Amino acid sequence: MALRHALLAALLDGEYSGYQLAKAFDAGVANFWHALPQQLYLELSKLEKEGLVAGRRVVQEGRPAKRLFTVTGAGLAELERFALAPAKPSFIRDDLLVKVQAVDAVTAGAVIEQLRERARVAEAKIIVFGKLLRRMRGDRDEETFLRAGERIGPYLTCLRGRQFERETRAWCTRAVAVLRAREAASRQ
Amino acid sequence: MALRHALLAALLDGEYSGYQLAKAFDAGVANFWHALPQQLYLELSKLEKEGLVAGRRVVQEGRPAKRLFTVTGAGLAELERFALAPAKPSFIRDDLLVKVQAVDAVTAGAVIEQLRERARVAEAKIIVFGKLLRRMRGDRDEETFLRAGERIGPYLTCLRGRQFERETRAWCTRAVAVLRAREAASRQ
DNA sequence: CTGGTCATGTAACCCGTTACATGATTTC
DNA sequence: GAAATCATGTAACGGGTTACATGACCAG
Repeated sequence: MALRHALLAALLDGEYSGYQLAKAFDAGVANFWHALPQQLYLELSKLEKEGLVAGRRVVQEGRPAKRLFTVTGAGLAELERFALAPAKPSFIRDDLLVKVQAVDAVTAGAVIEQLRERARVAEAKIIVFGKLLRRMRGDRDEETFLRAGERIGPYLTCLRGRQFERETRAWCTRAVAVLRAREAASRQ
Repeated sequence: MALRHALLAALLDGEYSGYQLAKAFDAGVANFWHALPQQLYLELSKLEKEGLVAGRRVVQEGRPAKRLFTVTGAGLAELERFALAPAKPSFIRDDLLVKVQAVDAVTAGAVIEQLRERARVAEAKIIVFGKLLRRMRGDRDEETFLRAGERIGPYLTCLRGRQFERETRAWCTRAVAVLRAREAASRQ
């Protein structure tokens, strides 16, 4: 029941269509939640029925019509209630970690390749998050922006996202180095 | 379909009962996966039926009997297949991040308190992971252990877990500082 | 003319969570 | 005497993933 709150939180930044939200919630920029497009369209419909968001149909030329959503007063109240409720602890669930946990009992080569790939993905995300942060803070430095900026929520979550990806990259490269060294040693 | 692989990976370390696994997969030490006891008991039964793990009933005095599980040859083969398959990217799903994303539109006080609580939890996990790491490497230093240790998978995932919790703690305290400063400024 | 982007959905299935159930032993 | 620990499950529900479906426009 938290996807709806993630959607409401995302819509605080302005009007967005399901498609735009889907891009943000899919792999790419999802720095605070992840969901697939199908889920979003369904949840947006529900939210609209319940009056937590309001949809506005916008006809475009040369493109399909889209529906732009905004948070209503009731939506804001729902967010407030959510913020006050105790947060459930967040858990890790990662295929790659499971594979590393089992790396002593399986072919290390395959795991190494996937660690490399994950490091590449992390690298790309670090760059995207960096650009996002710069765009959000504009010409101000970070200190100033965090002290006086009007909307810092997305900035803080984006900082966390970047930090997470940096560590992911660091850990992956370290693990690759360790595993390769052991492979080389065992071959002799 | 990845919980089964997480279970198989956990059982590589030796024989464990559902109860012991539940403790590890619940909040506490779950450094590479998380699951509730009910899920584990169910999945262990399935794995046993499929011949991927073997259960052994152990009667105890003064305590209920327990079932200890070990990975079978077929279980190892299944792990190997899993390791070779492409890993799906891991995604963040965290209530607290959603609340921070929305912090400009809701009462900041409640979010601050939850950030503090999360920092405390992270602190506790950092200590637990530290102890685990020391126990795993014994009297060897980290370099030596990672070069020559017989089982390094759990060590690597534990390192990742500790790193993650350290950053969680750092980010939470930073966010609290920023939000408190803004609260103080707006009160004037 | 193939593939990518824009744009929105429905339906089936399965995994994960919540709730419920039991019972003995040890610790405070 | 209450609460925590040891020990293992069943059942219902709901959210998330996978698969399926449609259709117009634009770039190479």
